[in-house]
Amino acid sequence: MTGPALRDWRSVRDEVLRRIRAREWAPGELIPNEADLAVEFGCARTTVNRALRAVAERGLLDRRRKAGSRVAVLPAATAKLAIPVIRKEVEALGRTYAHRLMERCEAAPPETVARAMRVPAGAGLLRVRALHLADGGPYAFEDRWINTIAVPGAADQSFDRVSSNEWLLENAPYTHGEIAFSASKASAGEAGLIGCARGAALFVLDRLTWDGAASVTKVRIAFAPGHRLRTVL
Amino acid sequence: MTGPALRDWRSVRDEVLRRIRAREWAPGELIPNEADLAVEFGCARTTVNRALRAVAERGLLDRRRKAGSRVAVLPAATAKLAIPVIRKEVEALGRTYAHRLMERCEAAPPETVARAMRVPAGAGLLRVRALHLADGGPYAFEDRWINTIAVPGAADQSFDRVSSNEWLLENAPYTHGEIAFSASKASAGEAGLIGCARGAALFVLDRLTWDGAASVTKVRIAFAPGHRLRTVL
DNA sequence: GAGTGGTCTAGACCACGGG
DNA sequence: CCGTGGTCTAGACCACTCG
Repeated sequence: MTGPALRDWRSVRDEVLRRIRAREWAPGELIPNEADLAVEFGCARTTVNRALRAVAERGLLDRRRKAGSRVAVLPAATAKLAIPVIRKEVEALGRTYAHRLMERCEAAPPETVARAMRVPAGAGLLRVRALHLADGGPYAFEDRWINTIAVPGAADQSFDRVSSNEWLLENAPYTHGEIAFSASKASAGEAGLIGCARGAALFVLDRLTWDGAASVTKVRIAFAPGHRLRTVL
Repeated sequence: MTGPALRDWRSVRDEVLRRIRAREWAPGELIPNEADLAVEFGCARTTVNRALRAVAERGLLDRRRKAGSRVAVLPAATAKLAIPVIRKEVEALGRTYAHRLMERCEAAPPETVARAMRVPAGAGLLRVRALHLADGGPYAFEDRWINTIAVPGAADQSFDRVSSNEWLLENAPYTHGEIAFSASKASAGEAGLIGCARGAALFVLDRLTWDGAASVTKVRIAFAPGHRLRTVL
């Protein structure tokens, strides 16, 4: 039963994954503890720990001190998303990027935006609306609010040459944030800008970022029809 | 300059994150190597390694042997998505789950599906279409193809009591897969099933999973209008 | 209380890849 | 070549939490 010693943590991980898939360790079942596995595999417990941690990160194992490690039942599929700056995204497709600033003004945000960003209702925020282009055609439309208190430098930026999307990433660090994806019908305005039919189904990304307790920026990016966000499992 | 010794890898990680955000280590710049940082922080190199690995996983550091670790320029935002079984997703919202099987038949898939799943053009696949309900109302519509060669047990399942979504996760292990998200207009049929207007913007998930070289299942899940996929940064 | 995972350490060897 | 990150080891202590 004990095969040749597994040399590295990836081998151990793969063997663990194999046992889970093969039902040698069934869903909901407790697996041997790290120390025992280390003996069986002929490696240090540290190595087993690293392997099991990796499997747990994929959601296939539930680990708890004292309780041990259990094979997950109905594990959620996990995928790691990487959301680059739009310019990079377009260039990665082998297309030429450009962007066009549509609007840049100081304004009081609607109440929903003020509440989400936790700024006073009458606060003056910077609003930027811009179109991102790929090979000269519309790629995505960005509608953004910037908290100029948290990002004072933004007030001096025209966002003409460098998009707000890119400028903020370089100049407005954030500690955490939230992202939501959804589908939305193109409004008349969006249809005109993006160059699609009114009512077309648009893939939309909403992002709100924070620097500690202060909101940095809130943006809605509507992609041209046909856009897909891909990832691997 | 050297503060109190940092005890654990999280402290080291946080200090590294702080220096990057504070521009003490500027984008594109080489940071000190692990051994030097270990001396500075007063901990073992292993601990520094663990911390830097975590930062690199967030995309904020590019690490290469011999070349060292560089602060990333324009780091892509990274988010970890967890996509549970639909029943769990609904129940997590505090709603009551149910599902209704609409169709279950053996059929030859369209050429695009056969090609994507890498099965012969005339192969008989199992097609399942089902509606997922939350509190009795439409939640999502699932249109699925199952490779009965890779998942022989599926032929005996009615998918009546347990949805194919859930049955496959329990009984058809996969090694890897692909997911894509997009937006799509509701067709007449989808509108009728989901109970929305024809042409409504639907959030769509497409997933294709593999067990080694054999495709397992290909599914398109169209969510009722208003659905949002959320995650944190 | 006691078993289990979480982590730290010091030292070592190795693989990669830049110069 | 040789510096850097990647990893393994053996041993140790700790934190959590179940019974």
